[in-house]
Amino acid sequence: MSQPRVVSRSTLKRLPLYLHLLESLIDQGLQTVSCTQIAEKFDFDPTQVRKDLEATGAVGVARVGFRTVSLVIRIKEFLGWNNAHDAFLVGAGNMGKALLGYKDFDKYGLNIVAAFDKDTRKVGSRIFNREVLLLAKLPNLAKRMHINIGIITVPAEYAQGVVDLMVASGIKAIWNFAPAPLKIPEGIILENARLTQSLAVLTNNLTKILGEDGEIIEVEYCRR
Amino acid sequence: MSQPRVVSRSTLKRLPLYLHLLESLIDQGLQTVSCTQIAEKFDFDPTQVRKDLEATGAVGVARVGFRTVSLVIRIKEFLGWNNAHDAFLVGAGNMGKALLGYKDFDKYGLNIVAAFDKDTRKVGSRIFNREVLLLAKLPNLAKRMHINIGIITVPAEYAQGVVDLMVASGIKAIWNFAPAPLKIPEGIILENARLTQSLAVLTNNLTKILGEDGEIIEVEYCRR
DNA sequence: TAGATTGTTAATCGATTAACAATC
DNA sequence: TAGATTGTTAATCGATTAACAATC
Repeated sequence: MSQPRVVSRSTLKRLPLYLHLLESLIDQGLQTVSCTQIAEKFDFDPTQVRKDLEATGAVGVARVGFRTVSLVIRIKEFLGWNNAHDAFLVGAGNMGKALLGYKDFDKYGLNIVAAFDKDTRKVGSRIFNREVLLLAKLPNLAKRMHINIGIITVPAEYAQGVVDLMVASGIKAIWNFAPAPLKIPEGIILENARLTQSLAVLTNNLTKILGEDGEIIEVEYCRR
Repeated sequence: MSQPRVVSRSTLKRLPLYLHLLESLIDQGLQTVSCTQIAEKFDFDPTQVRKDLEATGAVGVARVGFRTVSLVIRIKEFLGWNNAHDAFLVGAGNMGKALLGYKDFDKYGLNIVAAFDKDTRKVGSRIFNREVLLLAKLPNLAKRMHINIGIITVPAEYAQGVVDLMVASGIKAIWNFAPAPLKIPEGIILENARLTQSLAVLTNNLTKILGEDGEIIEVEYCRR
């Protein structure tokens, strides 16, 4: 495996977009693609696409572009999506269920192998073919199965406790869906999937085009 | 209402964090807070917090700080969270259910009033006390109820069709959870809540600290 | 060869951070 | 008054964009 380079968060977030596009291009039978073509699809600057691809270590051919198939492989390897990481999910509520039911995570390097909850009424049931286990059993299982990824879908007030338990259980990367600021020790990776942030951008932009009474006062604004 | 200023996406995404903190400070009975105190909680630069608050139009008092209660009101107003926008959700699958079941959206300026699906088996049922209606009924209802926000939780291949339907129905802002690149006309606001982007950052960071065999090779890295 | 595209270096732009005056 | 904090202007940093040489 080639040495992973340090890459900006912005670049990392664009790579999945390219990946989706490339996979549909492959389905269409296209063998090569240029940065310009990719850029057009997303309204990005072609140089930005080139830099992003360069960051993954992908190499193109002048006048031809990048081979779609090897580019997909390269990006997946760079993102750690080539072989799936096993993960534990804590919090078998609505969001937990939604994630457990999401079929495509294996494509994205994620394999949720079990769910945990402290509610004994939920324990023992199965959600989308994954067992719901008592939260207290997480530490032993995580260590024995060498689980590196933990997903948090509990209410905000319990999130820090779950983080501490996960860290003590050897989990190295935490994907947090709870709207709570979490403290983690050095060396642990925390990624917040905060819906409220995305919603804030949406509603703020909406208020800009709405008048006080909810009527449209201006429709110049366009977000892409 | 004061004139909303143009503000960076980064600032907009930090505001909900401040809001959560402020609400817990208010619960604790604190009447004022300084930018430095807020910054410490999130490990941000105090000047950044000050600029963020300034962008909302909030005014502080030298040597004292900002009044917690009025700051919350100011931020909410700026984000458009002071009175909730009615929204329609399309796609009564797992993610749709999870969003319908999320109790706190009214705090975040969002009120999902109905769900739509093209699957007639789902139509007529109720999910978290909201009716599931036939997708074909969306245009008329959206116009009649002056719905401005649409939420998309359908599979990727149907997302563009739903966007087009929403736009034709007078919906101005779209919150998209489908992993598909969507085309929208000028003047329509599109906000993508893409889980895969967040996941990409997580797994890439994880591969950096994992060796090829999945063993930890380095634990220097820390993301906050 | 000609020209499209890659790869790379330089310029621009915007966000973050630093410095400092004004204020209560 | 003294000093912490706001508000504002300047400097820095990093990402994006532009320019251009190398390549097939």
